[in-house]
Amino acid sequence: CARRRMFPSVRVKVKGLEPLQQYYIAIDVVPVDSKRYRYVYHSSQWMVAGNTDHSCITPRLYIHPDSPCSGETWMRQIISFDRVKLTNNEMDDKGHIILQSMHKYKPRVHVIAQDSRFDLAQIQSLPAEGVQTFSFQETEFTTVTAYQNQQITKLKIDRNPFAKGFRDPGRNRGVLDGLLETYPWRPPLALDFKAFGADSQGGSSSSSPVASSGG
Amino acid sequence: CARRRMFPSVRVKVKGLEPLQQYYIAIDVVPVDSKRYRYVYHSSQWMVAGNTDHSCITPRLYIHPDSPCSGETWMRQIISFDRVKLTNNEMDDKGHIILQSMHKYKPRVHVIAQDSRFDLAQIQSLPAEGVQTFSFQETEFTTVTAYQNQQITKLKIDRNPFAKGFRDPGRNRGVLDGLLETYPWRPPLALDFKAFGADSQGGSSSSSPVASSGG
DNA sequence: CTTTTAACACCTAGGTGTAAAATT
DNA sequence: AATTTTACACCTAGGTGTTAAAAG
Repeated sequence: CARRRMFPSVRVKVKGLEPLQQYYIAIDVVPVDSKRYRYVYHSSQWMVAGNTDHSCITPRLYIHPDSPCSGETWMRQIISFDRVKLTNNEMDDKGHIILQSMHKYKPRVHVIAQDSRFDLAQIQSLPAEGVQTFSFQETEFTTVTAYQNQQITKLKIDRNPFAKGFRDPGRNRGVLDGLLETYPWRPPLALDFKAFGADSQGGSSSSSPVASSGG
Repeated sequence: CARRRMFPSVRVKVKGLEPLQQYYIAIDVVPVDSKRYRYVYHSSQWMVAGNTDHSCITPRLYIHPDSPCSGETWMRQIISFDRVKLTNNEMDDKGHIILQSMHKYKPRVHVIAQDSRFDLAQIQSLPAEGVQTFSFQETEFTTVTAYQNQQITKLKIDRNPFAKGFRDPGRNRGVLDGLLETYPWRPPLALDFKAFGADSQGGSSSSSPVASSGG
């Protein structure tokens, strides 16, 4: 019952794919550490509040609904994961991404070359080969069931069309200013496949994030 | 721009599939003849009003969104094609099913066994083998851009939840009574795969339609 | 005390037949 | 004259933060 979309959504651009090759593109969300956090209001920061064991949980994969698609088509458009749904219900049977509240996570984007040897039609877990994984430092976030930081609330109300009912028409624009410490990313981010075959983690170092108006 | 869902939608039950085999299930709509029709109001029937050439048009395939899926799963549920969209725009580039107005058509349901030799991930046309096609006499219909028959309008308003705004709360139920000649089918229909390998057309003769409340 | 749940008003997004206008 | 298109009010369906209640 308790499931919400991820917002802002992860949006990426891809370069360097084989134009005629078919690819699946997917996203998952993995723990950054095994710590539980609490927000200290008077110092405006997250502090460690305990430990958790994430080791037995395999993260769920969300396949981009346009999959599978040719490299040419993927590269021509911004790839948006705006329908990804998060839940804290560990018994979820709708295929949504399951997270624990008050923990730190980071999204990963996987580009999976279609291989006729394997059936990728309904991927539940990542194949052993032909996968390129990217993650961006800037997309780390902390999960909550109630907002701790009023700047995040402001960002959501101003940028999420479904929250338009809470907007104050007289307030100034530019809410992203000054938020770079707590919510620093502006999708789309860039996945550069010219580095294919090299280090498969940490694509952010070899590719340039591309600015946009976000969410 | 002009596209509407097909209503009532085609709904079928399937029997006799291999439980572990993966299947795609798809629908398309083919012309019944090459005639153009007009509705003669005072005699309440469709009359031939000319000829058309359908020969060069390949019908578009709508893949059921649950595809691919195991035979076991397909057999456990009613398979509903309630999101199929029809259009009369021959230049449509959204993948909707293209029909000409004032013509007679019938839907066909295709059950496609997944074959690792072929890529069925984004089927544009039917494969040469491993396909079983069913059609039901009762599902024939005539396309219009404006309703000719007030009984059809009544049926739609009473049965389509999106038309609830036009319902007359005091009017009697049971609008399907007496409509069997013009709109006789009540999904779901039954596809019986015990006949697999036999005649691939006209599944209606060897299987029993199953009554339901429809729409 | 902290954290989570559920009901809510207020939105976006899109599926209806209608009626008037436009097209053929 | 027949058919198609368009704008429209009225729905369904579902995504927001808010708030009060519930749970721990």
